[in-house]
Amino acid sequence: MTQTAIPKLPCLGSSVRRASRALTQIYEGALRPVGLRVTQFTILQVLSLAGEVPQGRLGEMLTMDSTSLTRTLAIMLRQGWIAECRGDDRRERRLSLAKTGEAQLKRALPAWEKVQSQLRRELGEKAWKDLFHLTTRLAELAAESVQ
Amino acid sequence: MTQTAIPKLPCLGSSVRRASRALTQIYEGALRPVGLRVTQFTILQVLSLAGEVPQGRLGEMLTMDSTSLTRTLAIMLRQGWIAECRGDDRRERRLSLAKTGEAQLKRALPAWEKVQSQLRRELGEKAWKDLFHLTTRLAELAAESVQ
DNA sequence: CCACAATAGATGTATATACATGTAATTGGA
DNA sequence: TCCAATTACATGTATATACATCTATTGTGG
Repeated sequence: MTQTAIPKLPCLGSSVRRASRALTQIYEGALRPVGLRVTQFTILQVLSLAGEVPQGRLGEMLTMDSTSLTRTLAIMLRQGWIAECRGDDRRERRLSLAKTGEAQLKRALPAWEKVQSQLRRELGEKAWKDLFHLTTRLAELAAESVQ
Repeated sequence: MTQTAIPKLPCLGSSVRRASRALTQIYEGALRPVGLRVTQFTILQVLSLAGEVPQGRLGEMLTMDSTSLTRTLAIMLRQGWIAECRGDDRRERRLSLAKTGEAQLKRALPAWEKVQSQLRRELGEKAWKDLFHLTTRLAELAAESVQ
């Protein structure tokens, strides 16, 4: 068992990306029985909190390229989880939670809450809060640096 | 400019994933002129620190599915950045940095260092260190929870 | 009103990434 | 020694994600 230690990479990007992969697996594992991917779950949650939102704005909220959303949204529309309508500006596509999506979100909440509380317990209150704070700062930093 | 505020999602997973997307864009932007993706850069850096490493072990180091590595490694082999050889256990594929990869890594370092120091400055020393610490904990937690 | 720049998404393309499953090599008993 | 279980990758498939580019609209100066 004397294995080469994992070298500590001095790269913040790779550290955060690694943590992201790790967390993603945890959440995916929990959501799999419900038939939801993390990304999809997040979008359902955002829409449930924000109501009707144009695609570009949704991308801003998630710090995600709006054209990347096109693909994920297509899947979710196909499932009937979300609804779309044109805005006054007819280029815009306004998304909102459909009834089915609300139900799907509700079905997923117990599994999600279980993961959340377990992580919170294992990390401790301080680390838990710090993580929210720091990741939010990172997302804001990036938003500025791209303007 | 009175836009709906971005709803604060209580999901740690989505927060970390969002930060990861944000950071990824910053690093990708910096590495693009060099012709390296973040993932590739990270692998070059790991190999330069760890020497010859079997694929599965590399996956562990990066908390990345070893079969996901197959695709990225294929690209890097094609570029001649890394070398492979069979281990005593002939199922194993041992990877190491090739001369070309070392050169490529060297070419990328200035851009990477610039991003790193700018982030470090903007975040401050404490947040910078906390982020390394917390993301490492997350990766470890996940490793345990999957065993 | 009109030509042109700017904007919101859609689409093409490439990488990132995971899981299920397949294959070859290795290992652990019987 | 031989076979069953395990292990290390490879491959098929699906989603995630970004950027370049294209199209339809909208906004603007003349």
